[in-house]
Amino acid sequence: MSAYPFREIESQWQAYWESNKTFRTPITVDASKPKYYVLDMFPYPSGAGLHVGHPEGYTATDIVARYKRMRGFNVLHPIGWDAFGLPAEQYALRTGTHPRITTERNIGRFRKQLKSLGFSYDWDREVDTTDPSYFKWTQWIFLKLFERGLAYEAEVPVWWCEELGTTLANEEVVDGRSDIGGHPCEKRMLRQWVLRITEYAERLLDGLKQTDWPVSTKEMQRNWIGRSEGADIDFPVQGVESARIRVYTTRPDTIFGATYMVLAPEHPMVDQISTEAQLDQVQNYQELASHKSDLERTELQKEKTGVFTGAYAINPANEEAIPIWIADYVLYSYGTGAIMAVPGQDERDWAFAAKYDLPIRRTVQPPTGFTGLAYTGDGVAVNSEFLNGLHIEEAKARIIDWLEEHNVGRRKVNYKLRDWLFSRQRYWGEPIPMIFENEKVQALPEDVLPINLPELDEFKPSGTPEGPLALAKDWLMTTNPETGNLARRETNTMPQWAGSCWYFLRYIDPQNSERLVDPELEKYWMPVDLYIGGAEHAVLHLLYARFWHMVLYDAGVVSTPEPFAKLVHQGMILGELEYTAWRDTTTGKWVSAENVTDGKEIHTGAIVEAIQIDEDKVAKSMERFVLSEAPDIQLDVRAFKMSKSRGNVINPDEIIEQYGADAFRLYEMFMGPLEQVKPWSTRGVHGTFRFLSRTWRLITENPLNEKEPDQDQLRVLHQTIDRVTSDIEELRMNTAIAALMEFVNAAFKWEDIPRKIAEPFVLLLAPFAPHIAEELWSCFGYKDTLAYVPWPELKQEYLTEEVVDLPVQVNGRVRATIRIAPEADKQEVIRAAMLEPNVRRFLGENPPRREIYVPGRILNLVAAK
RNA sequence: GCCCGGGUGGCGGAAUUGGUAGACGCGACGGACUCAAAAUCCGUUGGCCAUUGCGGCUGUGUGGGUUCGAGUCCCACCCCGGGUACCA
Repeated sequence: MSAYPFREIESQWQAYWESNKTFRTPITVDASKPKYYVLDMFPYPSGAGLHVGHPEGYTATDIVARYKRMRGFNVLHPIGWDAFGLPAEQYALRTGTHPRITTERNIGRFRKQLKSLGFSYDWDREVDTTDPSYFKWTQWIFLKLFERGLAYEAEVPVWWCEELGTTLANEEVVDGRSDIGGHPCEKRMLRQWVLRITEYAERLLDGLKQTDWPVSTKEMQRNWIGRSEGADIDFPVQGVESARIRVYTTRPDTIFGATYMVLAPEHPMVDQISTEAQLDQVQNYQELASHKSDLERTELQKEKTGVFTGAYAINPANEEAIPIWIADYVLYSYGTGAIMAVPGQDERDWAFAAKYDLPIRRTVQPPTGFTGLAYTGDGVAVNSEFLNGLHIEEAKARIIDWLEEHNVGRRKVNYKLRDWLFSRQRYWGEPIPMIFENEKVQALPEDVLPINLPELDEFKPSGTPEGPLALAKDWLMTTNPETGNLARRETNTMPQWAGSCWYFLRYIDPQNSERLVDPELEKYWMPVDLYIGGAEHAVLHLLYARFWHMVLYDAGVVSTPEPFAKLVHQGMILGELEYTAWRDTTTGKWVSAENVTDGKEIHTGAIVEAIQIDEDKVAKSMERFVLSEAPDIQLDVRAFKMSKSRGNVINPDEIIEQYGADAFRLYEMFMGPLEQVKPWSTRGVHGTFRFLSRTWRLITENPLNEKEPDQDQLRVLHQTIDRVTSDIEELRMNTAIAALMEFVNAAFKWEDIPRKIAEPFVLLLAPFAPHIAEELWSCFGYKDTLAYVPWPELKQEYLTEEVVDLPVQVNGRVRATIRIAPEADKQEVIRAAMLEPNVRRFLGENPPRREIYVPGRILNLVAAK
């Protein structure tokens, strides 16, 4: 297999880079040079080791980093570990192994794997979020948040499972029972730390405008923030003095159509207003609702349910008395937890009104011919007294003025974004640097940071909602450094997001024990010029990191409001393409794929099993894939996400062992556009391996010569420089590699390859396949690394060809190609084209009616009618 | 439902501002080398027709349109992927 000695070459160069610290970026650099900060989303070092998805983004950034170094930039290209998190803690629960041990072991493996891929990280800047010298500053940022009033305590409902003695996430509770074990759970109000991210909603929205991010990611963040404009309106309750129900609406213009009101079941006013007669029903409904998780509530969206409270509110616009209901289609967590229901203009309200026979009144005139129920579109107000005849936008403005004049409502901007629940009842996270003295919360002073985790022998849940830290008795009780009094530590820890909110800042100045980051260095390096990572972080990580960054900006710690100038998501790598046939489990006969749904034959209902079919037993018939032995049996063809259970996981270590890191890197980049989802193909790796072998032979089997290159060689080289350079700039690694392949294909046809051609080519190859490039470079007689050798310069003059093949069309269809000088004028080109027999044949007797000449590209002759 | 992407050979994918559709690679087929196989090298490779020579027709999800010329622009529709969901 070893057509070129990649094993020796790769380990030898990895050792060279390591011992020479080739990619170390000194803390103080020559600041007159331009900088480029290229960042990977740092991995969570899981026990499973690196998967093929990691090196995809990491190779892309490595190519850019290597390229920018050769272009004379100071490059910051660091890596680290996002190492707090649940898996290590759960492993500890099962095995008793301390999370620190597991984490260190996993980091060791990841580090080794990343080094075996030849990534040009500055390993002197490695950070680890679980290292006290790192999380000291995570805690420090928490103190800043607290100082600025952005961290506060609140009673928040969380799922509590008595049996398991722990709090659970929403996803871990089904039907009011724990997902694991099926133990009963209940919602409990628990004191939690919450970060006031909503304060930054507007700026988080606004800042997106300045970033070069994928549109879909920006859109997701916008949706997540969910800004809406409307009004708060107060509705008095009939017969209950001074009781006001406040609603939020984006359609205040429809207030005359508000024929009833709905409160969320948890709304605190429910108890106050419900009548004696209805109270039982109301409480029953509340009880029922409290057992449903948010997820379930939204899954059951089709059928609406609710209960009348017996109370009536007064519509402030027309003094009408309208019934007040409770229903779980109104969420307590959004707006005010209460709505004015306008069935005429809202589909949900219409469905509810129809079910419970509540009045429906249209206040926007639907277009003629409208056959739907609720009309949510544009139009003119009707049945709305002084709003009649106004367009909805005018009507909104008008009614808000009216509401404000009468002091019953006001303009209001609302956000879907909630404040960030920041407490976790876990061990393996950053302790929150707060204490309680006589139940009074207090921030610890900066100089006692970091607050380390206590040593624990057991990681079992404490049995109270406080989390495992409450078990560390010695740690738990402390003295308030300011008063000297006894105090109790906060036992909650931070969520996994915390450490990843600011790690890119620490890379800039990783050893600084005095500050989070030196301001001068921060100013030089920030913002991150290119950030590559998975789209699964499109919302939370990227939103949280932006939020912290804005807070640090306001606190004067950083100099840019936005941390990441350009963001790219690498697409997921799926498993190999799979051909699946279906077979009846009882008869053993094939079943065509179009007759299979949910593992059953659609007519007979017979259970079918999936059989993997080898590619060479597959044929294509019409538009479908079929079994070649039974062409009426259709197959399903698709690639699946890699998963252990499917058995289609590709282990990068094995690929590297077989083909080498360079071939592996090259293949991952050659598969297709970086952002795209694409199926793996080990055969494809073989293709890039073959290319490297050919390249190896091209250079090593040709005696180096000092001849002057000919025009053709220069042209091919400079075309390659041109394409590779612009492709790297645009992150089009697949076409850059295609250009390198074309170069090698062309070079194989030459008698020999002069040094003046071979050397620049090797430099072009270097960012993609650095090990082989270094080795070839040393074959040229150079002693040092090529990592800082200037990138080959494009000379335009070599690109121009003396003659080009020009396609000649007649009526838009190519009928001939002529060889002609690109600078030839139109008449000359036409004359040459007319000499072509095939052109004359399609043109007929008469001269062309029209001639279109795009210089150097195409000539189109339009035949006379 | 809504919001974003996207539909090109057997497969992954190329194609400035509209200008030779299928670069590059995989696979397949034929040949060379070999006792044989692997590896390697050379050639062919969208489909159909013609191949006695140039060649012809057709083809980028479907239907229509604009244009000298459409994968690319416009309109309508179908399908796939991702996100999100009672947000008032």
